[in-house]
Amino acid sequence: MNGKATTTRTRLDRGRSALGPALELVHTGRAPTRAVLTAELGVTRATAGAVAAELEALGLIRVDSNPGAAAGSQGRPSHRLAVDEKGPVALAAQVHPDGFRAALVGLGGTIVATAPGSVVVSADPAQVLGAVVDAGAALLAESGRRCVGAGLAVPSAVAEPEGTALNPLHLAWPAGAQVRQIFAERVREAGIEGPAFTGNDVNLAALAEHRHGAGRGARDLLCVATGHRGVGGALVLDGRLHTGSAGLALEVGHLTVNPEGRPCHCGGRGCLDVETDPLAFLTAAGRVPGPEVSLLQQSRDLLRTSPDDPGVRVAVGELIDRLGLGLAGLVNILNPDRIILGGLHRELLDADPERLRAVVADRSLWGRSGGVPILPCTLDHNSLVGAAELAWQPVLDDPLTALSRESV
Amino acid sequence: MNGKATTTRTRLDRGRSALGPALELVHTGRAPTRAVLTAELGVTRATAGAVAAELEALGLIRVDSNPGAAAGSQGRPSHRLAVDEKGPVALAAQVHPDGFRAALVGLGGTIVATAPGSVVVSADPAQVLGAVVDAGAALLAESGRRCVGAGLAVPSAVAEPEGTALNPLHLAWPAGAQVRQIFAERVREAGIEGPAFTGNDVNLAALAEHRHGAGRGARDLLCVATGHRGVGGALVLDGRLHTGSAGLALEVGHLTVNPEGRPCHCGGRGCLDVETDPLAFLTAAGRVPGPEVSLLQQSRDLLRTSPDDPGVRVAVGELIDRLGLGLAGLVNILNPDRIILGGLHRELLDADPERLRAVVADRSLWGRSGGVPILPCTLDHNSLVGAAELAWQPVLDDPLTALSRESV
DNA sequence: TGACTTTGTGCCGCTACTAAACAAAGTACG
DNA sequence: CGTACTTTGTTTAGTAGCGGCACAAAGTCA
Repeated sequence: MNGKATTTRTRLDRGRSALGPALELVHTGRAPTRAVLTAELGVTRATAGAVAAELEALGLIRVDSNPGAAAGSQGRPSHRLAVDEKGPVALAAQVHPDGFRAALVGLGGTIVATAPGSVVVSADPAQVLGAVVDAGAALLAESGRRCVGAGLAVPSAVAEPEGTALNPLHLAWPAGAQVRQIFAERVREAGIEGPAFTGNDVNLAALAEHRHGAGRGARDLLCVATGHRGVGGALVLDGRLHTGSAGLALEVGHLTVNPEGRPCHCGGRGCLDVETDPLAFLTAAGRVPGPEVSLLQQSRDLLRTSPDDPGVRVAVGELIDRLGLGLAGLVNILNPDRIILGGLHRELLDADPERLRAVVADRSLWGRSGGVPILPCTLDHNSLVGAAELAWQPVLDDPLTALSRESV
Repeated sequence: MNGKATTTRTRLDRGRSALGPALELVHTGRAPTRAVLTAELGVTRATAGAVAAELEALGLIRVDSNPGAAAGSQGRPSHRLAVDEKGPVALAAQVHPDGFRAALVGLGGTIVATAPGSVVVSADPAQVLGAVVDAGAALLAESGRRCVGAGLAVPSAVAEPEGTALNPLHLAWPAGAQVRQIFAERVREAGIEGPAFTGNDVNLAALAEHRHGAGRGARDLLCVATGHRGVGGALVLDGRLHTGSAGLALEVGHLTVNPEGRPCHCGGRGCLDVETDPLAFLTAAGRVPGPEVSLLQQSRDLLRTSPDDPGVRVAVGELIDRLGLGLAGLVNILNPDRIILGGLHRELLDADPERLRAVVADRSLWGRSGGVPILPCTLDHNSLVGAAELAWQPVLDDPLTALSRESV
């Protein structure tokens, strides 16, 4: 029943057009059974069955004829759809100031294997990415699974279409490094099949949260996060990352949130960047940051150990007000239907969710915008999973050609 | 060859799927001949021919077998594709503080007939919209052409999905008026066929400019304009208006552009709204606005009559700097590949384009963003044409069902 | 145990396309 | 002036995807 994909096939003939959407439904967990797959795709049962069979033949999903527990509903129990645990994986990688991490991520966004990287301090991206890719290649060899491609998350804006890292924060890399090209070269040299992609870590975190985390079901998802220094933003529209025309959208760090604030290198003063990042928090709390662990970790520790310290409380309130002002500005411009916070911003939200929501509601127009849900990130290693999403995307778009192109 | 559209047709069977894209290509002027239609659609000549024939049978376009001037190229001259001048039209309407305007807009965004409205001062939207629709109905009757639907542009944010006007600027309407519903009722009562739509005027202007004006070909188009009071923004992504989850996106008026600026009703100070609108311009130029004509007209007159007046020059420079700061903020967030300015902002751009571009380049990150083209609006009555686009949209999406549904 | 409900599957036909061969309508050039 | 060439339109045949339908399968409910 399979093996008929060798017929004449031309540019616009994308084969079975429902194949991609169907795989995406399974991938995002929205099609647990063939019955709901039928409903979600809006096709007949016959078509849905054929599509599922084809995806199974491709080794991507499994159709479980044994329903197990029938959930108590009437009628014939539906066959369950699940990701094939022996199916292909994507190689995901992430570099950050404390080191790197490589992982294999299967369909559905599950991390299959991971290799926490030791610190590689080098001003040469090629060297660092070489180590990252080697770790990933080792994981791949160990698992013996097929690879659909590789994705890399970097803590820097990535300019399109060149794929250069414009501000590799605290990586000691030169600004403008050709990370995408370097990563792709290393991937190819390591003999890893499939295309290689590179993206900003906050962007990729947002993508991952949208598909597998707190952002599921949102149409316009705004994600704001601060890691060690600076603030990053991301926007997912209709399930696709909005990176703007040059990949530089959602550079939200320089919204003015405090007219009397400290000066910023951008030329303004009181920018979100310098007013709500971990350094701002520590100084507002009257602490002198030490050099041993990351500023984010120090902030977290401080919040956890002495949440009732007067200085900490003041700092939390101050940063929440500033962050709220920034989020309100973004709400006025983007009008998202959900906001997700990561890093220190997530901690601030946890510390006093009511206050943050109140500020956003107060300063965004049309009171009803105050109803925007603001949620914390829920996924572990969301940037990593998001990097894998990049690699999976071609398969999700068109499983047939993506998988057949690779075997060539 | 026609009349076969009465066969069984179900939810997902959208008939000839290339029909909509083909019509859109003709509509936006990107398919002057059948040959380029073939290329743009990425189909065979046979298919393109059939699609064109079907659109002609629907009375939407004309296939000109007489090529006229063959443009000097080699090979057989291609048949020209043109909008059918006897084809259906959309009823477009616009209300503004100085009155209203109704028009018939054909495919391609050409205004076929127009009725400049006398001033209707009324706090009752139903009364005003009744007069607008009546004027439109008269135009329709006079033209004798079929109507695909109606669109209305209002100078107010329109909340989705209810379609209420949240801040009907200077219309004396109550905030929260159900404009969409009221307009739809009046349209139905007037016996006008087709669905009725309502949108914000700046949003619709952006849509029109994107399809027929200065925004043609842009993928991420940002439009900023100020009419009489306040500033409006709009974003067109991939050819579709981005209105956000509640229709309130691009409320750009409250970006901070002057930390020491005048207070704004939003709670902040130095907002784009109060710093770059006509009132701000007139006061910065040391003029006392009179009540006779609109503030925008007074500003234009002042710019035209005494551009070298010292006060005017200072005011122009000041407002350009403020506007540039606001645009830079938007560039950092949205990263558009083109910016279009309307109303007074357009006049400011014309007055000193270099200065505005320099400010935007200086204050948006990654110098290359300074390369964002900033252009003036080019379309007359772009909000009106945009309103018509709303009405045309169902036809562009699926000509077959949209036109057949109407005749029922 | 039988009626009912829901899900999966085989078969038929429709339709929107591609492919390929041919026809048409012009230019380029001897 | 006529022939070769180039590009465009048209006809015909063939194919793939999917809807519609009838039937089978697998459970629940009385």
